[in-house]
Amino acid sequence: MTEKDDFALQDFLPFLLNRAAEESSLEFQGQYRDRYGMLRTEWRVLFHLGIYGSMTAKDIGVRAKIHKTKISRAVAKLTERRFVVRNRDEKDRRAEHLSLTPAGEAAYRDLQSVAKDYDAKLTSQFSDDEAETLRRLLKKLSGMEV
Amino acid sequence: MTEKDDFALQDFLPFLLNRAAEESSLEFQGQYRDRYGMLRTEWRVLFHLGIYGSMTAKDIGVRAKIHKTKISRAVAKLTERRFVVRNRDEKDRRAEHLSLTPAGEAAYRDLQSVAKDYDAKLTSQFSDDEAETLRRLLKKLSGMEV
DNA sequence: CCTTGTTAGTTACAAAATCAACTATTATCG
DNA sequence: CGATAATAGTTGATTTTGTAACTAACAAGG
Repeated sequence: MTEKDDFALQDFLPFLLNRAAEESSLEFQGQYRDRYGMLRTEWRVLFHLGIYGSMTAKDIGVRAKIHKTKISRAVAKLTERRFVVRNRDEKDRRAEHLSLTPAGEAAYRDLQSVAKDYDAKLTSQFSDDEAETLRRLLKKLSGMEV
Repeated sequence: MTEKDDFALQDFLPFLLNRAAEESSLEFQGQYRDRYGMLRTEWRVLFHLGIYGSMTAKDIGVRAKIHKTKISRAVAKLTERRFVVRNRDEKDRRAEHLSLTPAGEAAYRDLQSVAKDYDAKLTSQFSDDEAETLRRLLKKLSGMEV
C-alpha cells in the first residue's frame, strides 16, 4: 500500500463527497428505517414536503436532484401509507400537488428532531464557522444560491 | 411551496452531501462508463489500486467505505477484464493482495487525467482556499486525518 | 382545430445493490 | 490441543434502482 502517484486523486472531490455522503446516510438511515420502514428517497420526499408544505414531484426532483422514477415510487409508497396526499392541479391536470397528511406531519416532526440531533452530532467536530462554510460550499457545488 | 418550518432541514448535512455527491458522480460517470464500460464501484476500486499500488479488498472497503459484497463483485469484473490481478497472501491465506495489470494501469492513467480535469472544473467556482477547506472538512467528516 | 413537440408522471424490464448465509482460514483461550 | 469465535471474501435470493418506452395533458405554429 505504497503511495505511487502525484495528482492527488485521494483529494478527488466526487470521491470525498461520496464517501462522506454514504457514511452519514447509512448512519442516519437506521432512524427512519427502524421507526417507519422508510427508504432513503421516501424520507427525502417526506422532508421536502415537511419543509415546503406542498410541492409537485417535479419540484422535489429539481430541488433534491432525485430522478423522477425514484420520486414516483417513493410518493406511491408514502401515499399508500397515508403519509402523503395527492391533489391534481386543476389548471394543469398533468401535475399533482403533494402534501403531508396529519400522520405524515407527525412522522416528519418526529424525524426532524432526530435529524436535528444527528446534524448537531456531525457538526460538533467543527467550529461554527467551519460548519457554516461546509454548508455554503456544498450548496454552491449544487448550484444553489450561487 | 411556502416555507413552513424553522429548523433548517435544508441545511441538513446528509442531504447536502448526498445531493452534491450524486450530482458530481453522475456527471463523472459518463467518462468511465463510455470509455471502459465500468460501474461506479469498479472505477473506485481501480482508482484505489492506481493510487496505492496494492491493497486487499478489505483495505479498499475501509478506506472508501464501500460494502464488501460490492467490492467482491467489482474485483471479479476487473479481474475478468484483465485490469486487476489477485495475489494470495501466503502468511494469511484468507486475504488477497490486489494490483493493476499494465492494462489496468493504462486505464487508470487515462481516467486519472479525465478526473483531474473534472476536479478542476468542479473547484473552479471556489477560491483555492475554499477548495482546500472543503476537502479538509470532508476528510474530517469521514474520520480521516483527524 | 390539427399536427408536432413538450412536460408530468408511471410502468415494464433489465441491471445493480442489499442482506443473509456460506466457505475457508486464522485467532483466542480454556 | 481443541473448541469457539472472528475475519476475508463469495454467493444466492430479494429488493431497489436505472433505462426506456409509455400515457395523458398541455403548448405552439400553421
